[in-house]
Amino acid sequence: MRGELTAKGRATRRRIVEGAAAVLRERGVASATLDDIMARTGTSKSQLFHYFPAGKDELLLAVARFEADRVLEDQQPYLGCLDSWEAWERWRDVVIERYEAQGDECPLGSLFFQVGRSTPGARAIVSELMRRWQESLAAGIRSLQATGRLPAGLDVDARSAALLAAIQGGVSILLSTGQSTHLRAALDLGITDLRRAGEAMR
Amino acid sequence: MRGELTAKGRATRRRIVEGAAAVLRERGVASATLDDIMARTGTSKSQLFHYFPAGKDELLLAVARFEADRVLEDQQPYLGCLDSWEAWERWRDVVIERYEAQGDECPLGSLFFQVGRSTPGARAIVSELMRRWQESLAAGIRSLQATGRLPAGLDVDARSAALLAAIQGGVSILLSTGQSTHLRAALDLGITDLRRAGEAMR
DNA sequence: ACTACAGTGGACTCCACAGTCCATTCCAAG
DNA sequence: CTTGGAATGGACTGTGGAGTCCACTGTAGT
Repeated sequence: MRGELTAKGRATRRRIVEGAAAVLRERGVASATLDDIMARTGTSKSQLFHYFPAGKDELLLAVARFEADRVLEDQQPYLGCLDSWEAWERWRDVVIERYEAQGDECPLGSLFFQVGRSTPGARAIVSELMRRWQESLAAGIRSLQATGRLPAGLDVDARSAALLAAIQGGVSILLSTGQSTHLRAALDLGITDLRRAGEAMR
Repeated sequence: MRGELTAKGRATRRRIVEGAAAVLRERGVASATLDDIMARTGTSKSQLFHYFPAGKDELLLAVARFEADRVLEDQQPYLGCLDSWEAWERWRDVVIERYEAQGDECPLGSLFFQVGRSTPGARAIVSELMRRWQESLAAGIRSLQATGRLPAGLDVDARSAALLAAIQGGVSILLSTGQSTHLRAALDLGITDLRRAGEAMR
């Protein structure tokens, strides 16, 4: 079916995914219905099932993919070039700003609980996102090593894993309490400690 | 109504909450129904609505409170007496073990997405949990300061906030990917960096 | 022992919402 | 201009599951 889509079809499909994403963010996954999505995207039920034959779950998964892609895009160009301490700090500011703006909606998080974290499809999307995210952080650390700002002996994997966890935790606390202080503290100390770990090894 | 419960009534109510918690953990919040809970707890629908007049949401909230209490209990007695570096490491091991055992079920997390993170009741429960959790960590840091293992000048709030975020992030990555490496790295480096930050200030 | 109310059983209502189906329109290729 | 398949409209169905209701039972207090 995927190859048979005409230009018009592809456009409609995109409209559905983007509109659904918006609806899900506003109403929350739990209470968003196909009718909401139809209303928002100006489509009929048959269209929904035409483009997503397996129904709601397939659509939710498509939205999850869409949202996952946005996550890293929103951190660019900073995330892609963490080659100086200033770059790290600019990136940190972008992340904090982005998630403060997002407020208490977690497009991705809610999606999993609906589809089921354990669903292979859903799990693959998050795992892939986490992998790429961590890899970007690791690349940043490595470029600091390459320019001598960090010693070569640093455990890049552990450091990038911890940083990723710090972000995730900060965000999830922001989601549930509405406070961004934890995200701030986690990122600030994460970067500070990265720096200090480097100095300690010299 | 709360004060009018007889001993029998209180027992039934408890049975419902505990049984519901088990069902929710097994089936996931999204697919758990009142009928599942009735079957599991050997109760009838009228009992459910007798003890939770506002229906499913009220019951879910009660379960959330129940689960929130377990979280910190499960980390005792370690969390309550973080007065040496060995104690911190024992606590870390308990946390990792607990969440590895829990696997990919997040009793609390899923509850919010169902009830709605923004619901005042739900938010209050998590906020309170986070507050108490962080306070325990802060108390641990302070007791290290008191015995001279950490300098007095350390920013206790920021450190404890970052540690809490590290845990939350590690757990949420464990939930979505099934891997505990991030939780491990976050906790290990969190404790290591705490120690190093102390040494750097001397 | 009586009585009033907590506790319990379970049938019944009601409806929101996913998913189906067929009729109709659009459009590209020949 | 015709024809086949993609794209669309929208009425219809089926059902899972929350919440209601009333009848019955157990029991604590007087």
